[in-house]
Amino acid sequence: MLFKPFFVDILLPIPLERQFTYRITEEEAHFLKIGMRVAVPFGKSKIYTGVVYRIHEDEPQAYEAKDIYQILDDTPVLTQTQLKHWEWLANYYMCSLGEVLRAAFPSVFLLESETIVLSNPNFEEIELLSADAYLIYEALQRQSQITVSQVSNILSTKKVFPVLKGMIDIEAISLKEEIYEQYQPKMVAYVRLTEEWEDKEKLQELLSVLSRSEKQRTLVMHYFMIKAKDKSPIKKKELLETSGISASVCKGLEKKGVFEVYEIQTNRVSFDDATQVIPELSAEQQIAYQEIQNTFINTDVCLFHGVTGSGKTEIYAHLIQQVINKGEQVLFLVPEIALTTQLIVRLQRFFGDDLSVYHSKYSQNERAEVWNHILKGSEKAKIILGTRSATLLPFKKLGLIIVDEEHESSYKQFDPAPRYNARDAAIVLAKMHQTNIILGSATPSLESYYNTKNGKYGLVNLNRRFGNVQMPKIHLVDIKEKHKKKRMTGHFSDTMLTAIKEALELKEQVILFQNRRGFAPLVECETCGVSPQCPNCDVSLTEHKFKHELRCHYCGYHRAIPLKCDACGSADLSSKGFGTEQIEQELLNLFPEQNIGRLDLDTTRGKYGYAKIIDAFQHGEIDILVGTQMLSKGLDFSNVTLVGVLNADNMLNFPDFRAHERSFQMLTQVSGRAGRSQKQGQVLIQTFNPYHQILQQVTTNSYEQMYLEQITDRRNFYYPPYFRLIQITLKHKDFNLLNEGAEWLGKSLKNSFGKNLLGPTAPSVARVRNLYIKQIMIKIPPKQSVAATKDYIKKVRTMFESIGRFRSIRMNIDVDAY
DNA sequence: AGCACGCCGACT
DNA sequence: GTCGGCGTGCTC
Repeated sequence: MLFKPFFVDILLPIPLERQFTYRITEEEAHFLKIGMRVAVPFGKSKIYTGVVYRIHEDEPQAYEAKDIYQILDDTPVLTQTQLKHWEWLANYYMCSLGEVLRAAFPSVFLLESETIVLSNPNFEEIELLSADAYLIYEALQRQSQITVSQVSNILSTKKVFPVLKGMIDIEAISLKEEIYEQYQPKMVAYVRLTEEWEDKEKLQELLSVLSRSEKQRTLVMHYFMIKAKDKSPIKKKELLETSGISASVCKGLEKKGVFEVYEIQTNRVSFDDATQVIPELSAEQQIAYQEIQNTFINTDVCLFHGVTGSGKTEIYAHLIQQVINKGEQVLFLVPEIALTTQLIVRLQRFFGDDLSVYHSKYSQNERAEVWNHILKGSEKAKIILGTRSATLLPFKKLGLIIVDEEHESSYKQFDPAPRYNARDAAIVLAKMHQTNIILGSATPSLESYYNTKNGKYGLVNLNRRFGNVQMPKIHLVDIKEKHKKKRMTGHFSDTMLTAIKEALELKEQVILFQNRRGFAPLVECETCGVSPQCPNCDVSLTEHKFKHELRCHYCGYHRAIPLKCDACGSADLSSKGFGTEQIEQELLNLFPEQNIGRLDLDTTRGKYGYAKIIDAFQHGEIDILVGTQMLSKGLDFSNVTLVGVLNADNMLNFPDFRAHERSFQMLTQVSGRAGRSQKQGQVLIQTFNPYHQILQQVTTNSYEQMYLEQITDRRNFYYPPYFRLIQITLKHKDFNLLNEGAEWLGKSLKNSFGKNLLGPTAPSVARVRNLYIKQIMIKIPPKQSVAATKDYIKKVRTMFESIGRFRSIRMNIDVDAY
């Protein structure tokens, strides 16, 4: 009888388009299901973790399939819908499924293999060994096996393979691949009395048994004390800590058969129960709540345009409650977790343990735990609050998706692939789960608002702040005028200073916004005009005065501030422009009595840096907080009555087709931080150009007008949402080769796209980390097939990659680039 | 992506 | 003369 061969296609977490086929037995074929993890040998010696993608009987013709190494799961760790969603993602964003897998999987799901060197005990021909080989041989006499990395330590070189190969040839050693399951459930040790002594009646007898050891007696007494107060199991750690008795005493009691220690798997991530009921909705909120539900009758997507402070969160909470009551899951997407701590705390109070948080700052084990809870549809995973990668989780039955601050550009992944927009991926995910999705924002993206105009999405407006708090009054301060009239103190106009003083006198807090970190973006020699450049990137170095250094914001390079010009030796160096650090410095001089805080990338390094500053501000330990755009997001401070923007112009003049939209969003969001309580807040925006239409629209809170103007520009200049954009970026350290490659690629694509192809051009920062950059932009007109366009680009990419000398040029394709 | 093989410069 | 640089080709 002939064996019928079975095969399995394995999806590996590598950026290759195709799957790899392995041979399996018939039993394995019956056992395996799509979505289970399998360890497979791949390449010369490594073992990789992959996912079962297809089980079949088609024997590959061109090669001999290898056997799989090991099955790692009893049940799939992925759902079918999830896999379908990943396929859409890979296809739409032009990357491989393996790259999606790598982005989605907590890395502990991916086993690692390590090559182990074993000694051959029968080997005796020591004289055959070279000096290096002898060192290894000797090490193996002491321990029976060592890892390859240990070998490289012993030999203090990375090139160990030739030596090992020689030793294998003379049979001195053998090699073995060892794999590790990285995910370890967290176990907690508990203590209880053994059955023998469980009975309370026996306590006296027990104490007499222990009469010889006072410590043991104390510990047992302590055990009973805790037990009397609280019936729940007693943690070993807790017992020892509260009694102050050492672990060896507990060990002794274990040996005597009095105590027994047992372990329970616990959750690393755990919140307490809900502590607060969701507040009743105000009349306005109630209307919005009802309207959202009504839009879902006709469309799955609802854009919820609610001004800052309108109480969107409570409305979300009511909607969430409804869905989890039905036993369905909720996905709540937020742009960046660090900036959303206040939101998490609020939702936690409403939902307690029903809420799980998922984001990149969580440890890998924590992420794996959340993953498994969602997969099992367990109690702990009713509501998932997370950043963009949460879109890729194994949801069982989604009942609602909420995308908060949907306009945020951080929903778009930049690097590495998959370069997806989580907002858009979530819309597709909602469709696949046949469920509803809410896009919430005080300043919706033009794309989303456009979709409400053409009927694709529903729209719900909420124009009033909660509790009738008024919208802040926004004033523009013409600093060109102020400069002329000599009314400026440093970067502060007299209007701004007066307002700050008034707020401080009333014991109110002030937020100052400057969208640039550091002290000064440029240091220039007054004699020859030369300014210090980054050696690795084509940018000037930013001055950071506190650290007394010049720093590159692209690659992190830094050096001491020079005393004289590198080029001409003149000591006449001056700082041009200003950043948050300089504002902070000026404030310290202007308000020596006040506490000044600074919130930007430099002060929030580390896991809790951000929370520390926010907490201090909230508790009134900081009077004036200076910061970058980090300030604009989701923060709610009731005592802030003044928000100042030091310079609105550099944002507006940014060379990007979204610059105006972004400026409007940022200024509106920052303004929203003012006056969250009964007193009306005030916003001052300093600018050289107070007649700029965007600034006018910000002051009058005219989103609609801004939209109409901007959308006209987009139509006239062929930008999204009318045209789609695909950006191709090429990078290489050799400028000439890069140019040649970019020209070749440009020409090949131009044949098909003509005037809809822009470039190749060098971006404003043309070199980063010693790599030169060239970009090509492809615009896709509304009537042109997106799929066909992508196919064509893929074809050209394949041709490009087949040209030998271009192969070292890195190519990124960014669909719907931001 | 890794990883190994293979061909050219700065060192014992 | 070697060590080690990274170009190039492959992975079921």
